[in-house]
Amino acid sequence: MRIGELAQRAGTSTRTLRYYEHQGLLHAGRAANGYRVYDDAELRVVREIRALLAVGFALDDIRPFVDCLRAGNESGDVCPDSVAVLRRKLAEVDAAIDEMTAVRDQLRTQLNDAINDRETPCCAMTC
Amino acid sequence: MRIGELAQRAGTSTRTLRYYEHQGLLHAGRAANGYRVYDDAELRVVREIRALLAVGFALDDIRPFVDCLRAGNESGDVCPDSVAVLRRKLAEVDAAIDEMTAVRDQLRTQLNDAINDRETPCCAMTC
DNA sequence: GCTTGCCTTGACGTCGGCGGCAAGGTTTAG
DNA sequence: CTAAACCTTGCCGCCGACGTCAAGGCAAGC
Repeated sequence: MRIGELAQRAGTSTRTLRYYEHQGLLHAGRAANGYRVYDDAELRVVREIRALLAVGFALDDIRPFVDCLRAGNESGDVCPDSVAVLRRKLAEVDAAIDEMTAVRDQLRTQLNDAINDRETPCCAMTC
Repeated sequence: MRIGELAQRAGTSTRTLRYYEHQGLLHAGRAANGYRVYDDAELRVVREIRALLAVGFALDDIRPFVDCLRAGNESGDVCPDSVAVLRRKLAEVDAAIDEMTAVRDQLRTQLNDAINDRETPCCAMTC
């Protein structure tokens, strides 16, 4: 499998795959003419990367998952390093949700106050 | 008031103030020697900007609030454009919270599955 | 041979809110 | 006179996951 086919099957671009390789996440052999050659296992790797990216992981955080897959596990999640990253990310997301919730409450207050403050002088002048 | 003093009173840097001016948010007069000169009202403007940035607004979104303050209002929130931005931002934050919550739930599931899957073969082999 | 479509490396652009440095001019205190 | 502490403009760096050329080499069909 060459890079174009892998990109298509993974639903991404060739540029992205070269980038992953540059980051050390994706492995490629080389044909005689210099073309990258991938075996089928790399498709799973790319899908793992894409799935974790979609959830909000950085490429650095994804490395343990890829290593875990390469070690022969069915899932990239089962290795200790992966679990550690999962835990850390979960804590981060929890914290982020708390922050966003506080922001949301403040925005609501601010919006209500703005509307009230606006109606008061408006009505005092027009009514 | 010159830029250093304004920066100090607003709790930020001179670099930041020049940036805000470059973005058209902050207004400065000029002394004979070319130094920027600010009147006291600009301090409120800077604080408004900082407060909104802290809540997650982009500088572009903050412009209406600053204009509103400059129009003589006590709060930058009361003008229609500001209210519109507040509403939009509130919707964005709500959506972001929903997304993050979904991510959190997936992470929890993934983490649980990982731990269960790991214990099974581990125990099968060692126990 | 010629076109078309694949592939290669390399390097710059993106977005936002600044930080930091260079290379000066100004003012004030000692 | 000089050091120190202000100020000026201008430009590069940063982070992250790529997009987007540029300039070329290889393969396959007509």
